[in-house]
Amino acid sequence: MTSERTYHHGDLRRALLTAALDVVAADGPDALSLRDLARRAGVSHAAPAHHFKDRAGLLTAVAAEGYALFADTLADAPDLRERGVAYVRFATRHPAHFQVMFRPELYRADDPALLTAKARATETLRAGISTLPDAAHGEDPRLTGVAAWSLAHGFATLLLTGNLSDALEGRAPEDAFRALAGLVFAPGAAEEP
Amino acid sequence: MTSERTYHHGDLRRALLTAALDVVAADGPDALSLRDLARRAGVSHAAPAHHFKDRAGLLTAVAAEGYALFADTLADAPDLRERGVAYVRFATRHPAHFQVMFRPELYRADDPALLTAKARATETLRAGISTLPDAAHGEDPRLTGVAAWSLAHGFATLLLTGNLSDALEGRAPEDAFRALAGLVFAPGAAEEP
DNA sequence: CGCCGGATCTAGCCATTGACAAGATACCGG
DNA sequence: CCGGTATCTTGTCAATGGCTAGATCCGGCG
Repeated sequence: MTSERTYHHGDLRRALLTAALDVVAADGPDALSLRDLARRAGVSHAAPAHHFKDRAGLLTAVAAEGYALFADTLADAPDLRERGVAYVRFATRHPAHFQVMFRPELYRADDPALLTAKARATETLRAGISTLPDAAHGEDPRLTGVAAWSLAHGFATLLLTGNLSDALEGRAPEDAFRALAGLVFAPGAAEEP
Repeated sequence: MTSERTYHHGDLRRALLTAALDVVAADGPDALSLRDLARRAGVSHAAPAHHFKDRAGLLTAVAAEGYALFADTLADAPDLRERGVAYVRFATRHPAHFQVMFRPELYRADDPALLTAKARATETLRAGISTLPDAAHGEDPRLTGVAAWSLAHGFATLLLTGNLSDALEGRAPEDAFRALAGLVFAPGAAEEP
């Protein structure tokens, strides 16, 4: 057991982060209260400050962890389409990370650790474009990148905000996105039997 | 002048809404404080409660107004592509409305007025799909709709979170999206001279 | 004209929160 | 064994949302 009841918690930082992820996944980042996290961890209301300085500090840590996880996840996908599917899957499996990552006003976007993780994720995303057959590149590959990113991000966002629940009709989001991506990026060619 | 300094404000409701839009556009919905709005309007800290009940009530009004405006804007666009452009334009011109609309945890999503406005917007969006040439419909037109929606929504969202600033290189967002949409939905055919 | 009821706004209060400061306690290296 | 530092606690303050009770204004009706 990691928390017996000593003066020192053992791994308060991790405990607070985990509790924060729970809260955010359940009720969104706005519902997150440092004092509530402290209560959950069984420490005093000022204990979190020592590890994260303030609310923004905690959320910076969440975002940084999210970007790192994100980069790992994306790197595992073979081609652009599966990378999009991984994007959507990440959003559904790690909704707390995802939500915080894309609300920069919540954290310190200039944090070094966060910037490194984010750069890695961005690079992975960019690399995915090159897996497209040359014909599918527009004149401007950068624009193609933005298109792919927008498609995946929009789908994930709409999904998390509950705007797709009726359109999907119980279908697994990832499968729906796979079909949708094929529809858009490889018209009439990439449908699997 | 609409506010001379009487006991009754004249149009406090509108004044509060307008002030709220300013704050949200500048610093996001989290920065919004009922007491601050009251101060801006020169009324007591409890005055807003009479018009909006509570914070969620005020944001419900913002979202409802947003969906109504949104439906009007989308209806003016001739085809699907321009409807997407209008989607992006709406996000840039009415960032406060847009942000609130797509954060349902901030307001009462079952509000009748809001539901009507939202239904109208959704219907307008759905109708846009039928302007596509038949060939572009996938087997499942509903999936095509989700694809179009995701593309526009993702682009708008990434834009507002500052994630596209470098990829666009000073280009006007609407133009960038127009090019991008042509690239995706009418491959090689719809490029304008 | 007078007055009454409802709409609008004010004043006061309480619990909760984030942030800060000062002090207590536990752990670690020498 | 001892001093220093990291970790945690206690106490405090201003700001906020939300509630209740009361003041003020407006319009209609006798």
